[in-house]
Amino acid sequence: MESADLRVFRAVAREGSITKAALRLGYVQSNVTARIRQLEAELDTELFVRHNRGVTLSASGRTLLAYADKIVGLLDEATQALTSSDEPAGPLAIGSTQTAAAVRLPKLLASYYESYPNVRLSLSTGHTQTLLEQVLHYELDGSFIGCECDHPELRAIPAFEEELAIVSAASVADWAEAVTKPILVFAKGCSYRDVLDRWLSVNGLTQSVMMEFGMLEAIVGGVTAGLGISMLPKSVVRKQVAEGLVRIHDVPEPFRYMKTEFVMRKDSFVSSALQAFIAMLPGGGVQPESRLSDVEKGTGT
DNA sequence: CGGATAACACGTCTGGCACG
DNA sequence: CGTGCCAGACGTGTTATCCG
Repeated sequence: MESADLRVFRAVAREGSITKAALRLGYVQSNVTARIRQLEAELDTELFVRHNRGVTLSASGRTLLAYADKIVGLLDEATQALTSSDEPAGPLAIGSTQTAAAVRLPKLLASYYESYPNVRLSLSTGHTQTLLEQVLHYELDGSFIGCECDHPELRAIPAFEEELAIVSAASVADWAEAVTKPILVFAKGCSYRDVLDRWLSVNGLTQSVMMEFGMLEAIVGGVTAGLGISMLPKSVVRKQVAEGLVRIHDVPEPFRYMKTEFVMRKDSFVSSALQAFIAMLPGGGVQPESRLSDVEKGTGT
């Protein structure tokens, strides 16, 4: 079993299709088929269940995927550790919630890119749960998430604090009127939605009409058009408030403030690019218990 | 449409051998 | 003993085609 085989296997598992995985990897379908067949023969087990619309992981495949993620992640980390220099360079994959990406990150990323032009920075957005999974699977070097993280394998560094508010169309007088409207939310797994769910539950508003949206812009647009209300950071709708398009209604503690944290794997090598990124976080990414040890900085044993 | 298979091309690895 | 050359084996990739 070679690491290249595991990379091919992971791609097929993620895509759910040999053809799509081949396209993504830059191989032809037959080659990927052969690699998977070879892996299956070597392990004497079927890793995928074949059907006429692609493939799905078998139980054995799911077991192997967990190991493949770790093995490939460690190999990439080892490569990075050996090639990393003091001058930040190379790839840096960052994840973020849509709200942080829209409001907080543009300046930070621009400033980072200006300081370290040799770093190939990539930003992908998603919901907190998805982002956590991607960090755990070594797909992201780190990610901004909209909740306090206590996962044993992750280190969390406080990044920003957002003041949340109920956002409605400008014509809505107060929050009592606001909560009679449909509620526009992200899909489950979004931290803002979790706060909103708890807030609604505390206020006995469990029967509210929920409309799920995939994009922040769609929610803000829907609120502006009077379709419904939502719970969002004030910073996200600052412009719309100034233009008189929406009205914000304060929410009480403990729902009012939400921390955005930057999370990364505890056991991962911290490249110079990532180290520089952390240093650029508000407060320099340093908190009493989050200083990086020598080991984590890759300078220890 | 997506996966499997056969046939083939090409590059790399490996073992054997000769030579300095 | 180290080095260079060569032939065959092997691995990795392709195209073409078939099958469900």
